[in-house]
Amino acid sequence: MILATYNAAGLRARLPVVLDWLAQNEPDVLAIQETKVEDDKFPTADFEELGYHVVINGQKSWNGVALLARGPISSVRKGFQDDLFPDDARIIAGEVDGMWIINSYVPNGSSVGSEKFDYKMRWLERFRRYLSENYRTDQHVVWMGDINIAPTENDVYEPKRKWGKVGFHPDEIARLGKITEWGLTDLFRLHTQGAGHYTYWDFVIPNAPDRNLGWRIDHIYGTSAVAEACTRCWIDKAPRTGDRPSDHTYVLAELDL
DNA sequence: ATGGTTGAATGTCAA
Repeated sequence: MILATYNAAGLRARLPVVLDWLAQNEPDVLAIQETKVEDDKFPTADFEELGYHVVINGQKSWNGVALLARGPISSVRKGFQDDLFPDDARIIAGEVDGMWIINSYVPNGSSVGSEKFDYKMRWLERFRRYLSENYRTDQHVVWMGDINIAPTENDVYEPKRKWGKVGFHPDEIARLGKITEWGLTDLFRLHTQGAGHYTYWDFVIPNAPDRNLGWRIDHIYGTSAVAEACTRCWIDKAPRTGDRPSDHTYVLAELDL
């Protein structure tokens, strides 16, 4: 089974290249973030024609997540289902082939000290509680998506300069640590160590992909049974240097399940 | 010092 995650940065603008990539790579599951489209405008039929089941949690202009799978998707859950928490379209979860898949678009945080940064901190704390309220570590649970946090100095270019900025700040990393301590393993780091393996390159930095000025902020996590079954986890950088790129690219994981 | 690009909008915000 192949899992993949991709921040599309606007799915309608990205649709041709996403459909091409899907047809070429045929993952069993694809988690998409930043679809930036309302549910009634989502291009569901295009994905169904490629043989995917589609569930979506969208909103106008911003955020928006989708889960695609070759098998049926059941027990679909959108967001925190929490009246007290601001409800951006950032989470869609469902069961596929006995695996519990959580696709999330973690808030960007804008800049340290801003209201949006505080929202990111509270969102991460709420997500930790969401995990233990809805899942068990003895299940096959996958959490993947745009995490918007570089967990270590190996996960961002010029880490000394970036330390303490949004995306590589101790308060973010501590909260991500609380989440993974629940029982999740970063599948990419099971197989690959060292710096320079990035999933996102800023549009505004000239030739950022060629210069590899990027961040590893798109992650696939799994509970112990998933981690034990993970035979490969890799980044497909080609879409970032091809036509009409998103600023992110795909992360994939192969599970022997 | 606060540039530069892109998407969803059609102002300007968010990233």
